[in-house]
Amino acid sequence: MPQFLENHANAAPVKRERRKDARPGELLAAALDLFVEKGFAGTRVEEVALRAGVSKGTLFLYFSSKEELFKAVVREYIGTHLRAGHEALCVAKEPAADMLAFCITQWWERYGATKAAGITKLMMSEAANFPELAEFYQQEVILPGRALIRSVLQHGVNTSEFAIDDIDNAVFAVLAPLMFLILWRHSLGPCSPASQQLDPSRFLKSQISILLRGVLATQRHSDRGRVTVQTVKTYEAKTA
Amino acid sequence: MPQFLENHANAAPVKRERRKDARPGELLAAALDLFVEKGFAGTRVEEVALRAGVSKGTLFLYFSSKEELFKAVVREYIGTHLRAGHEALCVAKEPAADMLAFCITQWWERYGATKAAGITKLMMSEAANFPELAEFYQQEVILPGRALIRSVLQHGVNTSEFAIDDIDNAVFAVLAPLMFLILWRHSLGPCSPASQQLDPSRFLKSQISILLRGVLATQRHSDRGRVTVQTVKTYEAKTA
Amino acid sequence: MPQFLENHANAAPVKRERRKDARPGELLAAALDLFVEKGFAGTRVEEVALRAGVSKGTLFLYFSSKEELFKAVVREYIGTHLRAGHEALCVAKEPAADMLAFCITQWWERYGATKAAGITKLMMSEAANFPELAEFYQQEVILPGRALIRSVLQHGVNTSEFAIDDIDNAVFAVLAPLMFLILWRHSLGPCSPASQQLDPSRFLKSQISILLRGVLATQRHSDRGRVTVQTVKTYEAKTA
Amino acid sequence: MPQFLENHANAAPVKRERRKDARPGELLAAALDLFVEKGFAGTRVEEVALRAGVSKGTLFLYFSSKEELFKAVVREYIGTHLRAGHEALCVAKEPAADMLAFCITQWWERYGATKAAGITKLMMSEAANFPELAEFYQQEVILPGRALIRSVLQHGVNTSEFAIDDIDNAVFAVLAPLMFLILWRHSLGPCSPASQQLDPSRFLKSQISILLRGVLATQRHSDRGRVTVQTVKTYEAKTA
DNA sequence: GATGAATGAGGATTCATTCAT
DNA sequence: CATGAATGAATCCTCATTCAT
Repeated sequence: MPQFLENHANAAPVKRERRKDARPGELLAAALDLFVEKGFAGTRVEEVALRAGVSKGTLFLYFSSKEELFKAVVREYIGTHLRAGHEALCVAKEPAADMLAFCITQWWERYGATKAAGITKLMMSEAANFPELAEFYQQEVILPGRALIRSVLQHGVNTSEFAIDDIDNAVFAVLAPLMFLILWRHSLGPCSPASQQLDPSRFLKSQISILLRGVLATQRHSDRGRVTVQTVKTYEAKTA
Repeated sequence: MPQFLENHANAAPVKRERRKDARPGELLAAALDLFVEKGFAGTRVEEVALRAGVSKGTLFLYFSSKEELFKAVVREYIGTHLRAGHEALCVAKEPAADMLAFCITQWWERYGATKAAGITKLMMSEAANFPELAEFYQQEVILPGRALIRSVLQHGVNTSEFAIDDIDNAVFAVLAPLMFLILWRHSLGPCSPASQQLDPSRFLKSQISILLRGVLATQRHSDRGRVTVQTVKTYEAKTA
Repeated sequence: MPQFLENHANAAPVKRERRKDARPGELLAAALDLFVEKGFAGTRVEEVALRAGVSKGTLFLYFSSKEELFKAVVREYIGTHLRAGHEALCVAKEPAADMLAFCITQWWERYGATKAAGITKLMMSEAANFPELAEFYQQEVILPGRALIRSVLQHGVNTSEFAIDDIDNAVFAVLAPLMFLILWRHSLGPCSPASQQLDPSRFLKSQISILLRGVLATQRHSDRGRVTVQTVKTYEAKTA
Repeated sequence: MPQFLENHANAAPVKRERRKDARPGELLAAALDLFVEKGFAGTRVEEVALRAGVSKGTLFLYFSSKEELFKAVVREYIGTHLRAGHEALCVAKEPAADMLAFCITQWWERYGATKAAGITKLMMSEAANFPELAEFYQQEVILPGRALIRSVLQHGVNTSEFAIDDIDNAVFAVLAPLMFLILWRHSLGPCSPASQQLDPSRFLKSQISILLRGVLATQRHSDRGRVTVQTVKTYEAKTA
């Protein structure tokens, strides 16, 4: 008789050994949710434990303090982020516009739409209280992200596909809508009436559209025959 | 009778209450700083009192609880926000591109660069813990802001200056960089090395440039003779 | 009307200012009792607070942690000890036997019979858990005490009043009964039936008598005409 | 039937239970060390188990609670003490001075220098928390010990070897240095620099010397020809 | 028996709030 | 009004004890 059927005989109580391996992950997931929702100080460890289905004491078997739990959450989900990011990095190269759009949509699917995205909001809220973590986050997430986007933009500029004056700041034209979407969904979004919810795919489509029209240098035809954009010159606003 | 005259009716005791009236303002300012930096739960009322130069007990003479203090902070600085926003609203109308750029720079000067901008970060962090405040913020700030931007964009579309597919989402192409700038300056920014700081004016200039190229329908000359942008068609990204 | 009568008028609520100065002392006294009785780990801070007539939180206004409270107790009562010790040190010099007896009785009256003596038991019990304090206690109390006694013994030897082979160890012949008396009174004594209680004055008289006969070199007459002791040679026991 | 034979009656299963019977011994030894070092409350049962090489759960198979473990430790090592004490009691009788010295050195070798001596420190520290144990300790250890020493002193007095005014308190002149040595070695000693360590054999030699000079009535020659002590009269200190 | 994961009562510590001065 | 000492509910964390494996 196959082994996996034997387990079914007395299935009800999940095996302890199995549980022990799963605990940290369950606790981290619960902690992420609550930290994102209520902030570090506003979250009670017991709540985290209960949400993970264990008692207060059990949490401390795996994380020596609330602060360590917090750090572990950030590290764990930053790990997820980075892996996803690096995978996305290694794909489709041409043309730059497609690549940029691809990066954005991939980023959304692999990070923005996942639980891990809560880390972004978390860092925004708690940076001042955890400066070491904030620095860590900068080094491990922000800088690589900025570099990745910058390389795509630079690539477009090199191939004359993009016309960008200030690439360093242009990077934020890509990042800002992505951050905005995440922050919205993790803060004001859940408090908004249905009529004001953001539809992520429409939102991203719109942002990609405006963004690309904003950086493309000239009209061109994509490899699939879709007409794109032609930009002539930089606009300089008349500001006060 | 003009509204601003009504205040004169009971002007006499103003001098007497000045001292008393000044206290709440100092407390609110101190509270704003600390709430923004450390979050609601992470801020101690004693710290607020100390920063405002009064004792802990005095704070409770003016605000019946920490939560009431928090609400007062939000309402106070939302007031500032709204007044600034509405004033900006009532000016320069043509052309739409200039108006948009003007709105953005005004918004920065009158709100983004002020202490009041901390409220934005605060609401992002605390929305889940103060749903009624979040709703209030949405109603009083977000919706009017979106409506204002939308009206500018719509205006541009109406005059054929702008070509925008999805105006509702395009609004966020304006909002996102502004939010990003505020959040950066109130969270990760202070934790970053000097080399990675954002220069607000360059940042905004870059965002305005890309944004306008992204929404303008066609090349045009601004009233001051600067050449701007010509966009031909909407780009549709080749995504998975 | 004398001032102390005025206080009687509205006596019930003791003045707060007065209280604040008294608090630390009251807390230290309560803490000494309980730490001596139950040990550091076995004592609850709330118990200390209650015995001092305040609430849990008040204790932490004066001592930042249980451990700091403990250290403060030791330092406070070591201070008492040292002051008493130094005063005793500066008196009656001759003859050495009188001086030794005087030191012992003074030590008892000024230290052994006071609350401060609990520190001795405390250090015996907690030395391993507070090595820094133990070292502090050694440096500040034990070493000076040993030096003091040693100087008295040496004085007696110099004047040929005492005959002592091993002065360094002889010091403990003075210390041991004193320690014993303290430890007895703070540990087993309170658990003993009345029939087995030690009478300190008899105990000390007996110890002084045996001790002096044990160290005196030769018969002599004290200045008050009491006959004393004559010792001829050192006894060397036949041990296995 | 001699008592020691009774154990043979059910000797057969001994081998089988040896393993099982060994465990409690290892646990008791580990527990003694830790209780002595850190006190009852300061010792964690898990630490005891680890030091004994078993798991936390196993400890509770043998001792139903931490408190029972503590009592078992005291009883176990008091047993050791008593056996050693009674054996020492039954030997060498003359002269009283030799017997006293013999008792002291035997006591040191058979008890003071062994792990069991930790019990003495333990009882000093924990008497107030375990009154029933303290009473047990008094009945089983202190009283017999005092009686033993008293009988030796009385014997010396009866033979005119000793001149002692207050025999009951004189007993403590014997006990005090012994207690002192044990307490020193189990508390402050381990925290002291090498330069201040006590050398037990020198310490005891010195104490015995002073003690015997302190109680002997007159000069005499020991059976090995060593000259000893002559005391003429009781010293009465001039105290305040 | 032995294990060690899990529990939860208990104790240290914090901090919003009160109130006598 | 202003103060800051005092309070105690709330929270983090520990550790004796249990129990499924």
